Amino acid sequence: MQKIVATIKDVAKVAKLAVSTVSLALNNDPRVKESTRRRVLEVAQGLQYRPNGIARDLKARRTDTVCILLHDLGGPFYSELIRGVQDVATSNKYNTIASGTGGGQIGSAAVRLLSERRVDGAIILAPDVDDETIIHAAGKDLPIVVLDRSLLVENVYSVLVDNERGGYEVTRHLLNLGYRNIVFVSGPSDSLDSELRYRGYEMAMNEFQTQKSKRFDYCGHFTEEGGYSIGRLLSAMGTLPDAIFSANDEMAIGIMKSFVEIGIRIPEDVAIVGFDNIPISEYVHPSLTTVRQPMYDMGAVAAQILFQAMNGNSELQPVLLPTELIVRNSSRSEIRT
Amino acid sequence: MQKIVATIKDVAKVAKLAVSTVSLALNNDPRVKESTRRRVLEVAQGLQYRPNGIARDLKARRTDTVCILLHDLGGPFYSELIRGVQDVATSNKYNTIASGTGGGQIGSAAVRLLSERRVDGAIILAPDVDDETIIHAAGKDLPIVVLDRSLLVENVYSVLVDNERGGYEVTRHLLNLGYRNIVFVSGPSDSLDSELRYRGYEMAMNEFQTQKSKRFDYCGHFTEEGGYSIGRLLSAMGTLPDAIFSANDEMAIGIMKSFVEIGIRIPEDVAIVGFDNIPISEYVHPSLTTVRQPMYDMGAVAAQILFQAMNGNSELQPVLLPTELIVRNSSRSEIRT
DNA sequence: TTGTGAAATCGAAACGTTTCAATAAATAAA
DNA sequence: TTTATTTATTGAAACGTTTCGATTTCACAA
Repeated sequence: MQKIVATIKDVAKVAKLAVSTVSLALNNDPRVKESTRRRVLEVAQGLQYRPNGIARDLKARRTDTVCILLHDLGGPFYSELIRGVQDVATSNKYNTIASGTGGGQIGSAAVRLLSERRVDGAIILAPDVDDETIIHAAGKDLPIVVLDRSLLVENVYSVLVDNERGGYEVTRHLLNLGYRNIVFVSGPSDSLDSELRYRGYEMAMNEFQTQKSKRFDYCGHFTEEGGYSIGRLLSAMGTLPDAIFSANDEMAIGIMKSFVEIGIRIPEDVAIVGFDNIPISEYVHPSLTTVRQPMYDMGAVAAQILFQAMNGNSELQPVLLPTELIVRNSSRSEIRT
Repeated sequence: MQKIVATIKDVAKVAKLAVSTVSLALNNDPRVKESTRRRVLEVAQGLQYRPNGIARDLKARRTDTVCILLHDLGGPFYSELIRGVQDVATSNKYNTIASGTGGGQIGSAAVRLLSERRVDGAIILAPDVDDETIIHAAGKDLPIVVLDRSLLVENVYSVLVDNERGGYEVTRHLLNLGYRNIVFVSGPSDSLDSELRYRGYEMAMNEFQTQKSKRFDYCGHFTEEGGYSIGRLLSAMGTLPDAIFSANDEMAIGIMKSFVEIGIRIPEDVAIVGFDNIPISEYVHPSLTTVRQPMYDMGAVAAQILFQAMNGNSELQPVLLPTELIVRNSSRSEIRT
């Protein structure tokens, strides 16, 4: 009742061998005689011996594990990101564990993984983990790749999506179709993503020398509810714009919902475009024109960089990944002359 | 260059104290003098000391961590499940890490976490992890809760969703609306979920003493593509049923897609209902009548049970959670007389 | 027999903590 | 002052592995 699980010592005792011999045998070291190895294996089996990975990691001073920290595990489009990381990690014989940072008090899980060196490397896409924490945790023995955030510190590397270009292209798309009065709906005011998408929008608007609308200054929190409210507000004001560029899909969908309710037609009365290409965007009615972010690539590239860094290459430039415009039915398909 | 990171020994050396004193000081043990503690803290700060969690875990012989194993992290509706687990774990001062089992060779990540006692408990919803592995890993010091699978072994507990009742209710819903010729579209033939949903369907059909259709015996793999093929097949055969009960939403959506393409109207020509209530189901056109599984509750209950088990309570019965019928527009809203 | 080199096994140290029993220092009581 | 008591600090052991240098065993040639 005392000892719940057999250790290597127990195996050694039963097999009447030294602990070290058992260890060698279990690790298939050619130095142990074949007959001995068989005996060890038998005894281990009989005792239901399982190596203790924690002890192994302590001795080895590494964990062969990387982690990916996300604000909300299982958010709408992290699936591909995780897959990207996992594929690369697996092919490097590393394990991947994921942890959400949003749940409870910040830090708990994240801090344990990062600063208590329970992993050999980390990839972070979680706006709620502050720079401070990341800088603090990063080190030669624990490189960190941050996604969608610029952080120029040693042992921290970044992978970015070209939000500005994405914003530019989708706005340009609207302008090419003949829309002129285009409103931008922003996310939270502290969101860099939202800011960059706005810059792209501004750039395109300036190019067409159309008077750019004043920035719609509502903190939509990037949520569907936020979008819904904005939609109500816009339609209540009486004068609808030609088109709306929402800084993310969720808000765009909220806006669409509010318009549908009061009979405003999309895209006949007003066009709506979003950003992110979340799975639902294909299924809403009408389907949403939006900008795809290469989530899988982002994960894969981040992991690649991480492994290069773990192998001592510290001369790594930030990577900027391209976006892709996805044209669907919430913007009209012909040019209005 | 040799030592990359400061250990407690380094702190002790610099502070001219014994290692044990430093340890006590860092853990706020009241036995150390306040002034000493302050000095230790200062030195630790200066040396950028971070405790090594692995060493701590080894000594403590527990990790204060539970894991949740999913086939596909970030699948469409695991978000809530993870949240449920995480909330309960956090309130028990435990950390949660998640790992996908689908990625590469089975075992790698999962085996490391489970059998190398890197976690104190586990929750598993991953059909690709076989019973063998789970039985092997479970133990007094590592209870496991399995979701959506029955496994009557010591130290393994199960939480199930009442798939049969869900299947019964949705079929009953169709029957009440006047549909009689109802086809069931199944998932993979080895899926227990699919089987149970079928049983519910059968039960309702028998109750109405209508001749039940022969089971549609296509392995839809629970995928949208599978559903699409089945839809093509059904319409090609010329004689459409009144209604289709698809064992999951993804297949239902695939079927809908194929029908829309050739002008079959839903629900006028044929009704379609699904199962799972994935986020998209609300947004497809028409919106999909389906059965909600209480994912958050499932996660929370599983975690509750896990913690009870970790605290020595081993008399835990399997839990069966109720489903909820969600009526939308893919089935008609009035009774046909 | 003895010696030799290779093959097999072993003991001890190390990884970085925590913890317990023991000692040392400081304070109170005699 | 001396003794008893409390308060602070310490050294060593332990957690379960791996690894390295040392030692033993063995087969075979001299």
